[in-house]
Amino acid sequence: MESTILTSEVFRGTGKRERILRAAVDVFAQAGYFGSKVSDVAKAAGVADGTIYLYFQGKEDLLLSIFREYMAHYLDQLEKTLKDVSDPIDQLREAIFFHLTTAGSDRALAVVFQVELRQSLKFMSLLSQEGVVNYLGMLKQLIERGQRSGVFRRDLQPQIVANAIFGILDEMVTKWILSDKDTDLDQDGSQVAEFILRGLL
Amino acid sequence: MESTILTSEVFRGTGKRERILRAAVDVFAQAGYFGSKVSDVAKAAGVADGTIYLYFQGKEDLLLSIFREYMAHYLDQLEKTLKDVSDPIDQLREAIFFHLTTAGSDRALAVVFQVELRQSLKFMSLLSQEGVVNYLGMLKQLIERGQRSGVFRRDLQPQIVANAIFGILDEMVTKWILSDKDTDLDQDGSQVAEFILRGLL
Amino acid sequence: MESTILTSEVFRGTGKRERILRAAVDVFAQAGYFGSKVSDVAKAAGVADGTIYLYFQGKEDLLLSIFREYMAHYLDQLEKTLKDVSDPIDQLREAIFFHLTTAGSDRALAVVFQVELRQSLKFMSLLSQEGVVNYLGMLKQLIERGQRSGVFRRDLQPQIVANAIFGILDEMVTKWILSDKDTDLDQDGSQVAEFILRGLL
Amino acid sequence: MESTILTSEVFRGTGKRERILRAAVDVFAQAGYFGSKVSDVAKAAGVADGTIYLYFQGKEDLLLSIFREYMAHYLDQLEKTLKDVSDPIDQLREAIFFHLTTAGSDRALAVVFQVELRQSLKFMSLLSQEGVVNYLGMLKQLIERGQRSGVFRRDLQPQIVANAIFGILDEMVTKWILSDKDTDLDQDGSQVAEFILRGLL
DNA sequence: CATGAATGAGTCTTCATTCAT
DNA sequence: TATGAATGAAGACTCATTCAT
Repeated sequence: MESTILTSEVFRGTGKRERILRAAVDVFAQAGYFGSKVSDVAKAAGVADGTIYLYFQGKEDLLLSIFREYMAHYLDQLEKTLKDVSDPIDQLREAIFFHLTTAGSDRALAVVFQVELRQSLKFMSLLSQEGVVNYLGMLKQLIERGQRSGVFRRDLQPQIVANAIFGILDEMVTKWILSDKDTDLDQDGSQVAEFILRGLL
Repeated sequence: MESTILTSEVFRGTGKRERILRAAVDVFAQAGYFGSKVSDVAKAAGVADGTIYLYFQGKEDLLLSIFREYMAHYLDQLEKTLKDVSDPIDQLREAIFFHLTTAGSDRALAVVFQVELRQSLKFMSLLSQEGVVNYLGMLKQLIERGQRSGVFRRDLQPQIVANAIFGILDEMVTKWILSDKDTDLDQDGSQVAEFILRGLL
Repeated sequence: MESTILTSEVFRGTGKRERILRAAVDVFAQAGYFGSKVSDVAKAAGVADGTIYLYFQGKEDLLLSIFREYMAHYLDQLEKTLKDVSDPIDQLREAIFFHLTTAGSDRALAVVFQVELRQSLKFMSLLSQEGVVNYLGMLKQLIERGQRSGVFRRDLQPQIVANAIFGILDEMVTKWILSDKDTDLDQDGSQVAEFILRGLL
Repeated sequence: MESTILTSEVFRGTGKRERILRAAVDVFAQAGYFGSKVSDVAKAAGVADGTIYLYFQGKEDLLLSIFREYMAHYLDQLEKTLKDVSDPIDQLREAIFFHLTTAGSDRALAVVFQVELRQSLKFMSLLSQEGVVNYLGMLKQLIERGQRSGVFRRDLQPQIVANAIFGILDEMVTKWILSDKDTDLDQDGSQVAEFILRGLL
């Protein structure tokens, strides 16, 4: 999810909005949401402080927008990726790798998603309702399809399994972020995929 | 992990320290760490603002102390619980239920652990190093023992599996916190335990 | 002093200047000078923000211009009105009613004159020197004429009486503005005229 | 209304509240309400910025408090003054002189009352309801008493006359404030008293 | 040990004004 | 003339922390 991936696709307009949003990702990842000043974001984006308020409601909206827009893009890409795969097992593998690869390709963005976006109950429930729910929904459907086709065992609730998978991946990304090492997120991926599939088969 | 569990065991001194810490848990859970004022905690604890600084370094130390002291107590209890069990499978089941039950028995504390303690990179890595590492270590050892005794499959790295389990449980608790419903955290627990064990056996 | 009264008479040019000025009256009356944004005035006038600066120096000039131009127009009209009357007593009555009627016919403008134009010492002295002085001068002359002709008592300084009359009328208008009721400003007028004339006869 | 008049009488507590309020009078009179920074008031009062918020809700409350507390004190003093006088004519004279003398003895305070307190409709109506109404009420009663006792003519509504008198005095004070000269407010007073009484007798 | 009045650094946001088009 | 996107200075207010009592 390099910043270059989202250009005219995700953002329209001057490109200034895009620049601000990307700057916010970098600044928030670096100093934390509460540790960042709006003027820091402005400086990083190369615009005046006031300009930010032409594109966003305020500091909070900046964080929210990061989530909404990058999440929408992520789900979009994931959907496309899964379309080309038919076997539920392969699909699950793809989804797992897509999650880890995406996170692994943009550390700053991952930091914002893993850490900064989880500031408060109010905030988290908002996100939980808005975006993650779609992601979990996709995973759930994937599992249901696998169960219907008899590839996955049927005695587990798809929702719970989807949550579990998300929890595993989420934790992995968090771990990776917190480790200074350049651990390869993908490598552990195959192990985890194995572990998850074992539980489902 | 009722607040009554930790009385003289965990805290020494006047009992005032204890009262402050518990008040901090409630206040932080209610309004969020950044949304809470030190004076709010003081008021909830029934002490003067300044008194808090006699027991803690400052606001941040308050949050850190919550983590450290409740975490230590948790690990203590978990260790005792696992001592009476010998079968790795049963041990894992116990550990899973202990995690969920503990969280489920003190919502405010769970909120602080799941949400408020994850404010910033700096903060999280601190925690990651200080406490979770021990928890993950226990899980890892549990799995290693199971692998050595041949009960668990040996082609998965214990560390990764431990992380995965933690991720699943963590996600479950977060989900539970975000849901207003009085869902039973334990119920899903057995499904998840099943799922996890399938992956390991 | 309907807004229609001042059209091409008072303002020249596109008519855009006029529209802006009238919009400023309405907006300032509604939200107060400091509570209004230049962009609000622009929106109300149906022009772009920048356009305002083609006709006025800035926000303050807008307020000042309202005063200057409406005041000039007011004095003009008053003069014409008094020309047709010869008896000082009738003249004073006319002046009183003209003051009250004018204010009563354009509430927004009255608000601006009674409230918004009295923002600061600097501002008020400016006005005091520029326009009110003329108004007071007219009243003073009116009184002097009355004294000279023996209709009014001569032991009162015309200037002070003029000020007093202005004070009474000003206070009445302010009261009227502050009352939500649709009190008739004119009705009290005759009582006040009576009171004033008694003081002078 | 020297600042020394109101010490322990009007303000209780540390005296810090009093200092802040007096500083606010001076600062607002000097630079205008909108032209003054809260920190200016703090500096003038010799306290930290934050201290102001221990005694007042905010900047606006500062202005409101000036009005409320000085007004209450004024009415108090006026009442005492009038108690010793029985003749309505003398009472009115006393009231007039009290008004002018009080204003004349504290220019800064007068500026705040005449200029700064009349910032907006919202503000003025608040004042109108809260304090001036009492003042006008006192004047009205004074006039009613005079009418009942047959000293004042009865064909004028006391309320309107009270307003008129207030208007005259208010205008005089404003004029005085706007003139840099050291005009004697009292001197014009006798003329005005004469004018007013003529209207009433 | 305890208090709580006092401090003052820190920041989001607004909005009058400009100027390239 | 007209536009409106962009600017950036300015300030009220909060709140963690201190310290005299």
